[in-house]
Amino acid sequence: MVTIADVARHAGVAPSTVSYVLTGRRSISSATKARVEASVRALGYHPHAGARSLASNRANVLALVLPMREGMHMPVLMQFVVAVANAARRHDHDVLLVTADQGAAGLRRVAGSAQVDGLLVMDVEMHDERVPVLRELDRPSVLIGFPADAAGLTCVDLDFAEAGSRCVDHLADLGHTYVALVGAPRAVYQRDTGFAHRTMAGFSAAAMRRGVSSTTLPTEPDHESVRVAITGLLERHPAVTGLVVHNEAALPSVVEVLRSLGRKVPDDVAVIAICPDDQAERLMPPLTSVAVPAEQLGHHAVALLMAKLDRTPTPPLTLLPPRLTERASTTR
Amino acid sequence: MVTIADVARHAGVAPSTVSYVLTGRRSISSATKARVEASVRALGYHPHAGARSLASNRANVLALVLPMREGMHMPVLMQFVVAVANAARRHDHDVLLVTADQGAAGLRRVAGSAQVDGLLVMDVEMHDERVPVLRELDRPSVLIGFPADAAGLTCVDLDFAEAGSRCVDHLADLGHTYVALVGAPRAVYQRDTGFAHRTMAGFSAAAMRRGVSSTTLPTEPDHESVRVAITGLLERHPAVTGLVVHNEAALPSVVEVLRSLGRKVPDDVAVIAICPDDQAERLMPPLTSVAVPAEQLGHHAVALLMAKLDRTPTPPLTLLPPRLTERASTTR
DNA sequence: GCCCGGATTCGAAGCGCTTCGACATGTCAG
DNA sequence: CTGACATGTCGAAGCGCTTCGAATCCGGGC
Repeated sequence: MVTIADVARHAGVAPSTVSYVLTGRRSISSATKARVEASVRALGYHPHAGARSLASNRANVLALVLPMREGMHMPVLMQFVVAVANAARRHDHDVLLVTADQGAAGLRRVAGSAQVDGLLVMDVEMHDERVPVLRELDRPSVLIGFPADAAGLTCVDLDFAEAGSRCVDHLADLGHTYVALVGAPRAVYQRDTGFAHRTMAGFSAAAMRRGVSSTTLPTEPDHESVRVAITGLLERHPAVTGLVVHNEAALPSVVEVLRSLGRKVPDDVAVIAICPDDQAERLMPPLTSVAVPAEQLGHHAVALLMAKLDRTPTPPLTLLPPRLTERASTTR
Repeated sequence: MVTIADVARHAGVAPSTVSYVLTGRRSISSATKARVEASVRALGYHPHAGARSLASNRANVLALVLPMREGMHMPVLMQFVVAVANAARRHDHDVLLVTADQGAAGLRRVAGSAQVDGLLVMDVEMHDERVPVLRELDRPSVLIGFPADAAGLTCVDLDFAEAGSRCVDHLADLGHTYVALVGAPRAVYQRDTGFAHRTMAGFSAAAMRRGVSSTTLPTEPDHESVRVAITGLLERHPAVTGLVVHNEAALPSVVEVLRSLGRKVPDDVAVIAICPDDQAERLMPPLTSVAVPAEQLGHHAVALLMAKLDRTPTPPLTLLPPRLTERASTTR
């Protein structure tokens, strides 16, 4: 193994000088710097991560706590994971995976062992057992989603309330007077997940504000459940002409069921989805949608965490503004 | 921070004794062991990962190299990632994410800096630039998928050739005489990805063997492309009565297009999918399928890597046998 | 009563890096 | 010409852990 001493010898300088060239924590003359850098390349030197973390008290690794629960939509999640990994690399950090089923103990372990400098926690629930743990941990953290009590924490999320609200506004602007929210699976609401709850709240509030009638229903993702749910919905609320779908997995089935019931999109029923753009574009007809900006969220979360590591003050709560893209499933 | 010296003092023993209790590398009397363990709990001690890795030359971290390419199916990938993370934890290891776009340099970096003890590489292509790098690295690795030249490497994968073949056999057993493979997006074949290639080879070979006519076509996942592809397929090959679909993303559209063309499944056209079970079950009708055992693959890959870390001999090539589950989309 | 061997435990030497204070230079104002 | 002050570099200490050889203790056989 090539060590910093080997590089120092090769370049004819002291080990500490090599360290300063690599970390940039002291100014080094450009001549020396060039010589050291050449030696680093010549020897194929990689600093030993463990030694570095021991001496500097920084691991240059972030923990990413993965959710793994019913009703989560994998493509969005994966997009987010990759975005986080890439963003972290841009800040010279790596990402360590922690699965949610390790619970609070997992957080304590990776933080306590100094394996990570900070934590990114996904899919935070309103009342999440991990939240108090994060507060007492000596490492900074950023939550994606936010709990009921977010005091002292840094949280990022899409503004789901605004997303729900924008969907209703768009439909109301088009003249619809009765709209329905086709939501996430029941389990998601039962565990009191913030994002689903907030979409619903935004949806309902906007309906009130705009004076349009509204109804909401949870939806399981399998085709048969969707068929039953949508059929039932249209029977019980025959005047519904606008659907807001916040359930990526059920989306293809919703469109398909409408077609099989003879309801033309957008002529008989308008549909807006809250889902990634590529999925909305892929369906027939392409759906008007509010994008879930997984990539942007990932970048933002990492940026906030890096700021906290630098002890830069950060806003406690960041809500990304939703972006609505009109496509063929709603028309003027 | 609580150190091993603190624990030693608290328990009234030497630091080395604490270390031996924790690592189990020397026998310690049960009385002492109990005392040390109590102190560990009392103080909430977590060994410093960096110090440990520096002293022992083991990081207890595995690298997982994520693919991120066109045509990959996220749910399967995510399932795999989680399976790997869980399996690694069961062996007392963590998982560090490396995105594929870091290429060979990323592998060199995490291995060279002793950040990881071994590497798991997903989505290996037939001629993959990372393969020679893995060979020269001083850390063991396990590939998921396998390259053209797998000499000196350890690879695991589903036996996709056998999967393709089983599908044809199943259809042939049901009396079908003309079958089609609806494959992955063109890009997947263009970059010469092993698994897609091998499914196709198994499919075609079985068709020859069973004396049934066959055809194959790549498929983009968007609805419109699927419509065009399937419509064209059935026009050009009107005698086709059996479809094997190896494209998770296109699957819902395939079923839907068949319906819209008035071809009843399974009466007019039988369909077998190569996809995760839960997806096959979710569609209408539930599809006969060959499962992609992401979880099993993940576990197996980790087990092999751990074996290599222990210097236990491992088989160079493991092919998991495909499992075909009959559902409503094919009938006797 | 003493020596021996096995079972435990201890002490100290690093692992490779960062960082702090000190030491050379060189520069510039008085 | 000298003192004050940057600027660039060095040496050594020490981060918290593992591991090796050595020390200690104990019981049993002689």
